[in-house]
Amino acid sequence: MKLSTRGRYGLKAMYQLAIHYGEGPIPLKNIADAQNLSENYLEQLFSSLRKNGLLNSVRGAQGGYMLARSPRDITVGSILRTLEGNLAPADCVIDGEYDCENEENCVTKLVWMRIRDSIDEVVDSITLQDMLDEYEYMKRKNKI
Amino acid sequence: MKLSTRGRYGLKAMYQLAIHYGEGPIPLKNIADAQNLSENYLEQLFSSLRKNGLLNSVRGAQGGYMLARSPRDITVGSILRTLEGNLAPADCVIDGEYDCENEENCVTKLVWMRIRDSIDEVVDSITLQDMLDEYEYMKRKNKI
DNA sequence: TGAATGTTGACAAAAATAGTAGGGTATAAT
DNA sequence: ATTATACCCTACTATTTTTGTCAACATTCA
Repeated sequence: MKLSTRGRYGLKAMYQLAIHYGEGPIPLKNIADAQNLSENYLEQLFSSLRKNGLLNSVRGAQGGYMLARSPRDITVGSILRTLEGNLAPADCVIDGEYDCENEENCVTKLVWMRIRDSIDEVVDSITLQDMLDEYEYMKRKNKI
Repeated sequence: MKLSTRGRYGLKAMYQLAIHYGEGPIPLKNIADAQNLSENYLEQLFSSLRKNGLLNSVRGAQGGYMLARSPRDITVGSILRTLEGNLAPADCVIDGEYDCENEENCVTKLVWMRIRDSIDEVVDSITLQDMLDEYEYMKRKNKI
């Protein structure tokens, strides 16, 4: 039930981009260095995020990546699903993914559905802006 | 974020035992056959569950496994954690498991904590008895 | 032009998962 | 006592997933 590094690195990277939202394109290298990640690996993650419409890219010198829209309009759920696939704990509760015979009478399926729904509710309710706000709040609390 | 077969098979098997709770020991073979699983593999899962106090076993002819206590007192969470380990989405939110520097200022950690808590709340609130009840409910609903 | 950057697809090492295999031990029925 | 039944334990292995690496290419800016 762990997230893979794709989701974990990816969310951190997107958060970094949120910090610099509005400052124009940020080179991949900056993000990779800040988090001590392989540039090549992060590139794969960003490629997925771009294809899913969460990032924009600018090629060439002074190019880089930036959020495709406001941090307020990007949820943690959209990021994690892009990188990890559906967050359901079992394939049988992903719509159209898989059909088990005996579906009618499967009680464990109800359990997986409830887990799935609770995860979805959490991740879809948190935006990058919320994370920025939480950081400000933590900073103030720790300083005092 | 998928559960492995350990958790999925294991919960189904425990549910089977819950159905037959009070009928004395049920042979592993019965459960394995009913779910079309390898006897040897299921044995590994049952071994973990027994060591964690969720199952009792009776050796010898007419022996088998049975729930260590009432279905009402066995949660889905205790089963899944036994078989899958902690259900947290990242190691940094498992108590005493892992320390990242920068913990103070890590905002993504807050996200992982909220996911963890919501999963825990769901799985710890469902017992095997709840599953039995849900099945009865489904059966009535589908028949009418 | 040349240096900085993103784009793409193929490849590969490492780790985790999902079992298999088989011998050993305890118990109960006969 | 013997035998069948069934749990117990350890080691092994094939497969899949994860976690990257690498190389060649395209685009832009100075």
